[in-house]
Amino acid sequence: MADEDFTHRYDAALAGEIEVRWQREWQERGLFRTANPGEPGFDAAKPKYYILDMFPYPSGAGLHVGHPEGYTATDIVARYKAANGFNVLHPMGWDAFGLPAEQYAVQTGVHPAVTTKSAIDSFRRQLARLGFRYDWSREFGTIDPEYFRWTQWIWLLAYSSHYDTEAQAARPIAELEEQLAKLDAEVLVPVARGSAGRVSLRWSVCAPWQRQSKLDDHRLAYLGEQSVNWCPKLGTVLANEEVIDGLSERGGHPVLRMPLRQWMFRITAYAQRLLDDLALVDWPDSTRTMQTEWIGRSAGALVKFAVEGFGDLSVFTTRPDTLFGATYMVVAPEHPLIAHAASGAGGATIAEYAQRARNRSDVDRQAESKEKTGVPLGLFATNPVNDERIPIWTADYVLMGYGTGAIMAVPAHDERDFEFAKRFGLPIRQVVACLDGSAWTGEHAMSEPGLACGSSHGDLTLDGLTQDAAIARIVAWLEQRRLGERRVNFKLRDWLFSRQRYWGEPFPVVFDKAGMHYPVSISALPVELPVLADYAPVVSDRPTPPLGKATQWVNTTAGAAGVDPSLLPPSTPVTRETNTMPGWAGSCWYYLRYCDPKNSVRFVSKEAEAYWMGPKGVDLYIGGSEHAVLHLLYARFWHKMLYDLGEVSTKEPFAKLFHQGMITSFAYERADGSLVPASEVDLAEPQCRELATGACVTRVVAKMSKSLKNVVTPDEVVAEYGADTLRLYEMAMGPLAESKPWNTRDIAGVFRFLQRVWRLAIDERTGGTLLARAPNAAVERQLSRSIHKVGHDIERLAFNTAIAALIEAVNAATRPTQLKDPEDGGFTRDQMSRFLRALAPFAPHIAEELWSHLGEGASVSLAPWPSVDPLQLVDDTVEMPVQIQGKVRARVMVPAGADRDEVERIVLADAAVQEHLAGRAPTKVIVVPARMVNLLV
RNA sequence: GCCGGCGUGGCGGAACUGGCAGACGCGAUGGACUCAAAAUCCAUUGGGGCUCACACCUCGUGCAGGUUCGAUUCCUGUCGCCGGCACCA
Repeated sequence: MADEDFTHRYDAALAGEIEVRWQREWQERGLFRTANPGEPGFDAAKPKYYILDMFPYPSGAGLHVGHPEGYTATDIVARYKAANGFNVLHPMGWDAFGLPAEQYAVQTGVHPAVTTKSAIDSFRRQLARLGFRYDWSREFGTIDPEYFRWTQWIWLLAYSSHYDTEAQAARPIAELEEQLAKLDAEVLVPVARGSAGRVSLRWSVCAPWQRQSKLDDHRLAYLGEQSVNWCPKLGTVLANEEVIDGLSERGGHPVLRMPLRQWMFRITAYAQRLLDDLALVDWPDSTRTMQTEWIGRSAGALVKFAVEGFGDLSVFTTRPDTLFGATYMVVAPEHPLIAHAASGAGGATIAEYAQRARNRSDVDRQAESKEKTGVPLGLFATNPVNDERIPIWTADYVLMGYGTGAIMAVPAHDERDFEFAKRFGLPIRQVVACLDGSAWTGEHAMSEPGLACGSSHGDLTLDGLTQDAAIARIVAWLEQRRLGERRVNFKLRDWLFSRQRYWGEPFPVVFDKAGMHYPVSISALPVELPVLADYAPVVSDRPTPPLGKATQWVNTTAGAAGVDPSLLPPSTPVTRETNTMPGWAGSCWYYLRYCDPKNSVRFVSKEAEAYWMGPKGVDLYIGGSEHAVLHLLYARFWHKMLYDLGEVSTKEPFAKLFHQGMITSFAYERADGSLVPASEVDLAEPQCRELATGACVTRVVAKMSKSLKNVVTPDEVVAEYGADTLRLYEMAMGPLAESKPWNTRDIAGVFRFLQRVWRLAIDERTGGTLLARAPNAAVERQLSRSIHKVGHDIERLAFNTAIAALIEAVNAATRPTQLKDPEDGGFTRDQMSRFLRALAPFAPHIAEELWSHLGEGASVSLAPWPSVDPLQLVDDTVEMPVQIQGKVRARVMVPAGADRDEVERIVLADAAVQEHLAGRAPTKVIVVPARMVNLLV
């Protein structure tokens, strides 16, 4: 209830009125419109700063308070940088294609185009209400045809490129084709359509489909037959990164593996560069480590073992130095050797085992991982170093997707092989001796580095060599005899880019009757989604894209689809690709489009790209760590392709990355561990009680979720306190990077702070401006120090301590109630002006309102950052604690610039010091200037 | 199991590069104002001891050690929580 005397108090209603008014004003005046080079209003003299939030996916549920945390942080930095004379690019838009929108649409029966649009509208409305200084004129969504036209264009670029391993860069595939034709090169191509068998032919005698097959082996976006992750529940296949522990990342549904022909990205070609260039970026170590581990580089050797009646069986090993210890081999259940073995004696058992292992989902395979399983193939291989005959087994602990899908087993020096050998009674032979000379116990595999032993045959010996030396010698020996070679292997696999879904970007590609694929020409882009009344996933045990239902759209002609007539006569009947791109597609390059969002002739103009992205990419990128691998790896990959092809100027897209922590919430737990909704708990100190029963409940920290009824939305907080308070509270909670619990009770603290700010400038009874006549020295000192600290803290993204500094300034200036003449206290006009400029990045609306009360004109958002008099930051004298034997016993005042001798003299003259010394002379005096003194006796 | 991060008052958190632990806020307690309450303003607020009181003493940054004149900070071990990876040969 507002007190009648205080009609001009800063309360929720007034805050709301001020905020909405200024938001409209900013928008109408186009205050945050950012000019590109060459446009009117562009100031080339200023440095640039590109600050970016991770692309939000607007869900139907709207924002919760976790969303604005990162956005507030970037907004503060953006406002601060603008005040410091930077051209700031700070855009916002929508990642709007993808599975959740489609699932929601299927549930509700409303078309995803409609639900997505309304979700975007509510996100935009909610964000706008928080007063972020986005340049809304640059807004776009991934579903806009003018945007996904260029997503398709980039895909075509990858489709039309190959990776030149010599140049270590992407090049147009036309160059490769030309070269093959010119040299009339021998190429390895399929014997027949769809056949795994290969034949070596000259380019000139290859059939067109054989040529295409050869080129497909090199395209960066290619159609490949792969074992894919098929999720029947989601009705689509998923990328490796989207599968966690054999379950879909989204929804946690079971995933099966099955071979399928799908569009892939040859991201593996970039593995080494994706790894190396992590050194170029300023990213959290944890994220760099995650990417490093995901890429999973390991150096070793490829070794060929001859198999009787089959040919060579290649294995990858990181320990070629243990080759003499190989006592058996194992191939994955999916390995081609299985078919060969299954046709022989005992084939039924083998086929059965392989079939079972293959059909089991990854979850099952892991659940049984404690006990090793496997069957012998009845085949034998020859160890190339000692001609020993060793058995070949199949076991599901060997994965088809890594290396060659086969291993040499060295049970003495590999824990997995050791377990397997123990289980099946296979021989274990030590070929590495412990460095300290102790004997190997034989209880566990000995995988630590040591000296080779028992590794001699003929003229080859590794005995006595260290691991590195032994590896060097054995690899040289193998290479000389063409039995093996040095090899680097990566865990990273090619990126599966097809989804059997409706709500995604269509691929700009068509197929003729024979199954040859043809690109849609660039001039015919975008390929738009057909309007489909029934876009529900097709229930099937095979991946079946819903776009297949749009028969009219699917069955067309080359001319209608926009295929270049030189590739295919326009009347040729063709079918369109019915898979769509995954949700990641649009977020792989959105940061580039923001530089030049309205460009209709290029995806981004060279000039705008060079200006905003130079010299090292986006200057500050803030978003959640859940994207540490997926989005951030994919975007880096696209960026590198574009870089190779001369389309962008930087090697990396994001120079500096920062992850905000999660905002959690309190939940209340009964003694039996069940949870009570927050609304049904009495929060009295010190013991919280359940309202209904009065029983004691314990407060625990949990994620915000509907089931715990502890979700807080920005709308509620804005209604109760205003947007400035919400912004301030989110930043005051703690360090941006940490996860922190939302505590409704604490919000009052920052709200009261804003009320005090308001009271400093405004007479709550009259609404008139109220300022100090003359500056107070102590207030000025505190203000200067606060402003200095705020600037410094914003630079290091320490917003919580910056806010504490602002509060200290206000506390210093606050007028006691007893003060007779209000003009005796508070800030002067000049002090208030400086204070408001420092407050504005955090609480822009109240700052703007008070700014206009001061009659400062224009907008506080256009005002420069306040300067600080360096003299205000230093003291004439400093207090130094004096320790005696490491314990503080006295404090002395010394002149700020005092040298050690002078400090020592002052300290020894101090009465308290003398008393504690009790006549003893210090044996040592440690003086840390302006910090402390320690006397040892 | 492996890798990474974090453990500080009743609560959220602060502490630059090894230099006075607890900034700032919440909560709590007392006071001023008020008929009263709210709001506001002022003061106190880590534990223990001692004192009329100021002062002073002592313990204290998950736990146990170590390095150092001095450790929340560095090192070793250990416990707990969070995140990532998980048969990658």
